[in-house]
Amino acid sequence: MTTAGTPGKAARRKRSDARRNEQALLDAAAAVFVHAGVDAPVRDIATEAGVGMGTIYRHFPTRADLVVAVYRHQLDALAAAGTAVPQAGESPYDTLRLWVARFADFLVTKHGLAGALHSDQAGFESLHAELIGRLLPVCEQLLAACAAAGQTRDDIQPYDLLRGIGNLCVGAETDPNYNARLMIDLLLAGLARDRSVTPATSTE
Amino acid sequence: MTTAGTPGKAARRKRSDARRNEQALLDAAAAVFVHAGVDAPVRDIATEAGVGMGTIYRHFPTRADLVVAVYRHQLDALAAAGTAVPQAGESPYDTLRLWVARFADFLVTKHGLAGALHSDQAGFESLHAELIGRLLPVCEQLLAACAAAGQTRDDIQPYDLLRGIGNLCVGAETDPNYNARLMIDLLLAGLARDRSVTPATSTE
Amino acid sequence: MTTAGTPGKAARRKRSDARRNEQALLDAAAAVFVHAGVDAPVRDIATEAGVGMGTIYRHFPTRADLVVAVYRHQLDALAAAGTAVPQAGESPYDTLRLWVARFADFLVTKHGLAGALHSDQAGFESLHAELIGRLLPVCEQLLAACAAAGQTRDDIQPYDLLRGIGNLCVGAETDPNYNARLMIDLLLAGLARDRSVTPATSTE
Amino acid sequence: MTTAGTPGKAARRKRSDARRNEQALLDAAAAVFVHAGVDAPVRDIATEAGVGMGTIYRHFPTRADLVVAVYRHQLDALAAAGTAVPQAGESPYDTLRLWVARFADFLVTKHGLAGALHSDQAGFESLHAELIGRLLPVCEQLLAACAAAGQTRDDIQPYDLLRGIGNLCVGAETDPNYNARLMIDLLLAGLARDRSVTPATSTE
DNA sequence: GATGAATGAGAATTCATTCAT
DNA sequence: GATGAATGAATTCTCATTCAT
Repeated sequence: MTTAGTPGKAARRKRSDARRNEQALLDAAAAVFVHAGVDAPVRDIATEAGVGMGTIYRHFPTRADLVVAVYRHQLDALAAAGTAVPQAGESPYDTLRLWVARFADFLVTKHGLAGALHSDQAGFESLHAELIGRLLPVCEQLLAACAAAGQTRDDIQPYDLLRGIGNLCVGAETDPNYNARLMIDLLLAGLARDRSVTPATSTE
Repeated sequence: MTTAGTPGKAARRKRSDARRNEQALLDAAAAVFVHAGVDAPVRDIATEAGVGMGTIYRHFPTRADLVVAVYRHQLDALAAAGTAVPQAGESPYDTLRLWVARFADFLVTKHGLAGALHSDQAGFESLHAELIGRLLPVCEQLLAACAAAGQTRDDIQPYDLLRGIGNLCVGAETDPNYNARLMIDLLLAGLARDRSVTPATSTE
Repeated sequence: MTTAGTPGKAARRKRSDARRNEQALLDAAAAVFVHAGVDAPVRDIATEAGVGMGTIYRHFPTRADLVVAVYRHQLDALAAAGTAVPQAGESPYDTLRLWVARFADFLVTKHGLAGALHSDQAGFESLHAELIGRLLPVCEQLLAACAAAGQTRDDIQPYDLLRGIGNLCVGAETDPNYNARLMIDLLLAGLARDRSVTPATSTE
Repeated sequence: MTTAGTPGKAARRKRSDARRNEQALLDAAAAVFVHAGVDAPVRDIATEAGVGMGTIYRHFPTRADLVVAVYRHQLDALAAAGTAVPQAGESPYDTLRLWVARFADFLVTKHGLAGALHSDQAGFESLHAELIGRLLPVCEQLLAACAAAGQTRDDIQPYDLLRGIGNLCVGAETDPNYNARLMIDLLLAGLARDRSVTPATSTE
């Protein structure tokens, strides 16, 4: 299947081919992750993408690389959302709440991501690191603003908050009896200095 | 450990041997669970206990049986603690807080238990069920008392609370940067109707 | 449970105890063989008999010993039946047919016996040998009488016949679509020198 | 066996490699089946073929798939032989006899096939089904022709005959004292309506 | 003698990862 | 670069058999 006769054209096309392939891979992986979780068999992903397994390994040497890549776009969007200029009349606490809700949405809709993130299975550290690296600064900034405005306690580490929220999302999609968002509301309410700032919580 | 000096009791020895072995198994399993999580290879547990693999299967036909057995004592104690008569001058909310702290201690000291509990891996349902079956009534009662005393919101499901607390414990032992107990404090604070009831939180 | 105080009585009783035990074992094994075939787990037989597994091994060092023992009585009866004085007016061929029918009954009613007999699984040789040792002389005699009377071919080895009949019984109990006795009829009809001797065959 | 001299065909090589491997697997399986029966350990077959165990599972997801594959060619040939136009001057009974002889050859040369076929071990149903599915129609047709020509009894089920013949082959290869073909002759002779049609039987 | 707990070899099966083509 | 066949370690589970009590 190697078109050995036209090396010039083939060489130039390779670049875009590879890129297209990579995107197909990401899409396929995302799709499989939904059904089978982030630790789905590599072969399944390859099959879904219609490529060989070797191709996956070429593009993503470790599974974590793939997972990270799959979610990088959304991670970027999430980070951007946290640093955007808040709506007029939005308090820092409101902003924090809104961002946390987005964060929770992100985790909950990725079947098994929250779990994988917090498992100590080898290969997920870099995923964890990536996620923290991207989101911690955002969380920190939002939290600092709240504290500066006197709306929240000022003795909470952003990392704790991020991880706590993340943890609360574990099983949110799987267990129909568990209302993760309500628990997040509780956590955020507990974070507030003044009870009056917390709105009526969603009871789903 | 062989009590070679008392041959007279030989007749009753076999039974006790088996029992001792079972205990050794439980201890070994607990130990291995710390290193490798509750889904450690059966063989590792057998090796740690110094017995053959068949012995494990004899005592605990399924892995869940083993895990449940490992933690049943502590589960019993936990359930009992929640129904004990509170100290004089202890408010319902105080009682809830104390019990939750014990619950958290239980989960946190059992490496991987919290994670396994919330994974959807086959074979852990019964563990999950056992834990819920034992603790949910307790949690429900404590929560009802708090709500009746007007100290907490009355629209929170005991299951959500139990699961939320459980989730917050995930990774508490592994990740030195994560202060699960502080997050639990936040959650409980958010649960309180009146900020004044919440004591100064432990900062670990 | 050892009645250490009365050694004299115990010693005398042992003999009959052991014998009774052996019979219980045989009965239990026979019962289990019906459900689970002759290669049922040893433990199942022990449980059925209400004894420990060690007891089985004491009485029957190999599984074949047990199987042989289980069927020895019936084997004896079968051998005896073949050498009994025939009914008045019964031709040698009739006698052969009747005996073969008994033989088939024996095999067919012992779930899996026919199969085990002809498998080359280690441990069944002695069973095979026992069966052949007991039945071959009988078969030989019956066959010789037939041949002498000119009712059957005289070039057939008793062993072939015995084994052929045995083989035809494989699966007779399991497979409802297979009519082993009809095939045996065919085989015996083929053995006859004169078609007129063969009666109308049973179509079950 | 590496055709190192023809690099030009390298592009098409992979496919053929796999095919060659599959053939090696079939050969190896056939060889192992001879020694150890069709339920030989998977690993043994892999070792014999000089491949990893995974390779077997790739090609043949279940053991039955492998067994069926091993014998499909011969099964096909057998089925074809039964439906071929008979030689001139060959009576229907002759044709049946010839085909049965081929069938017996097939079973006898595949050590353990006959046994496995008639065992009720799980996983052999599909093998049994395959064989019956292929051969029953052929047998039925041959038998009907014989009956129509008045050469054989017309009250025999093809399935009984097929199974009976198959059973008679059990152990034919293993037991040097057992002359399965002679017993088959007897069975077929018994099937015949008229003794005169049966030729002098082979005494091996 | 009896017991049944313990043993551990053996078999099946799954997948991450490599590498010849 | 892509492919997917091959690999084989890892894991689970089952019993026949032994042996301390």
